[in-house]
Amino acid sequence: MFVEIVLIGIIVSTHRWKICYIRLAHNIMAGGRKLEFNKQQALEAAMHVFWKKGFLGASLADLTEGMGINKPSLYAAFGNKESLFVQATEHYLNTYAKPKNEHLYHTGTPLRERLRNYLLAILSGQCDEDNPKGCYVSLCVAEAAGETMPAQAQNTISQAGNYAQALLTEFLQTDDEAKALQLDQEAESIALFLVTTVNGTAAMARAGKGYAELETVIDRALTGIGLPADTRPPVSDQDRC
Amino acid sequence: MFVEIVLIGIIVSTHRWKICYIRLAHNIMAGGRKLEFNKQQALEAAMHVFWKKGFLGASLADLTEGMGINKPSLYAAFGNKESLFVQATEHYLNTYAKPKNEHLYHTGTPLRERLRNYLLAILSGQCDEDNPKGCYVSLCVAEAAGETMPAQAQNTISQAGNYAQALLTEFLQTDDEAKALQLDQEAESIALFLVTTVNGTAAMARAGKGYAELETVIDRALTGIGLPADTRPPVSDQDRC
DNA sequence: CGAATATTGTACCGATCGGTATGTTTGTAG
DNA sequence: CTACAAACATACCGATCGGTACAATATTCG
Repeated sequence: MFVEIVLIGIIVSTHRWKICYIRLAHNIMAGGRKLEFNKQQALEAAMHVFWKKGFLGASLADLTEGMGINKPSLYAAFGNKESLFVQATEHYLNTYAKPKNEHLYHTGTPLRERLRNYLLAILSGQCDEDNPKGCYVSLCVAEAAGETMPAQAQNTISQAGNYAQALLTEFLQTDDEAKALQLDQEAESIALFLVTTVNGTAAMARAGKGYAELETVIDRALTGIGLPADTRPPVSDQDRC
Repeated sequence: MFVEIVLIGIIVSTHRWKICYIRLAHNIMAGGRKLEFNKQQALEAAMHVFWKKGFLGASLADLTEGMGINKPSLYAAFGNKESLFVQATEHYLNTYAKPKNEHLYHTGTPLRERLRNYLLAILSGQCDEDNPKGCYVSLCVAEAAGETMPAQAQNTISQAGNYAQALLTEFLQTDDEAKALQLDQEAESIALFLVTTVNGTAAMARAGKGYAELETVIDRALTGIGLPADTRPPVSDQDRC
């Protein structure tokens, strides 16, 4: 048995002396009871609850039930509801949102097809039967505008809301094929239009529309930015309408 | 002074005898204190609160503060929160949503211009500085999908959500110019696309985008349904991009 | 085995939720 | 004036909100 002093915090003051919080530990090397749940799985479950009900609508009872743990475990593992929301949002972005960007950069595929695959992948996620309908970010951005959310949560979701448009703008400004088609001239406007479209399909999917119906929306959107289905070279794999 | 018996309710029972609630009134003709608020103005204010915060996010404290009355007055005038929401939703539809349909039926105006005016009128409402940003219905439909709303409120907002698409479909199927352009063949699909677009702009407006930016979205959407700005006859009043 | 540590379940906290009972005020009718 | 009715303001109700204190239970180390 030994004694050790661990510094765990400093209060910054304007005076010469600082106050330090210290902890006295009699036995630094000692285990404890093991976590009875998988933290990643619990975070995934929390994400699903927020995805379905939003920040306000997701009560701690909903969360703990969905995650299969109880409140003290939740607070020990994730801080509080706001912190859990921030982590769930980041998990959503990393796990669900960002992987879909790869469709944009798939070499050897024509621009229109890459954009179409990208948009359809997003749409597919919005209509997936295994997840809540619609888009996590779109839902929570709408909620955040009501000024009903704590500050950090609002900041996080606000950043997430700007992510897609910034990425698409950057993409359209730098992609060779996009430049050849002079889409880079209006990159911001086109990106805004596409992001508006997927926010629209998110709303429609959440309202109950299915993938098959909304697929036609994507094709009309591509027509809207000057990339109709039967473009000049007849190398298109399909031509509808 | 006289006495009168007024029947105000019957409890239906499975037995031969029914229990009736009666009220004894000594003086049927007697006034009372006057309402100190305008019911329509109060409903308008409630609508604004729901528009900004949604059903769940709008607490009774928010509502009574916005409406300038206190809780007992609210319950006397509108029933309860759910009933107030239903009435506020109907008020929104009658006052804000439906009047915009007139742009569609304006005789002597080309189809594209009518559609454009209709869509821009909606967009204008979504970006109006004097109202909460976005669309009341779009917000609450998204909220309703989380199953956090009472049954009647959910029904009302669900009906409201289907309204625009049904109207646009009917319009495209019957309008002469639309039929001449064969838009009636795909009326449902086109209506779905347009409704998706305005739901998208509602989300973007709520996220902070302004009218000027989103105006370009409307023009691209019209291009998406085969009505580009510079259509065959050069009678168009403007040609951008 | 204890001693120390971390997680668990339960039971509880103050605040706020939607909703209401109650007494006072303001109005009308006789 | 008195009798009555309707709306007002206050204060309160049980339920639920997010968040925690606490004791019991595992787990690791000496």
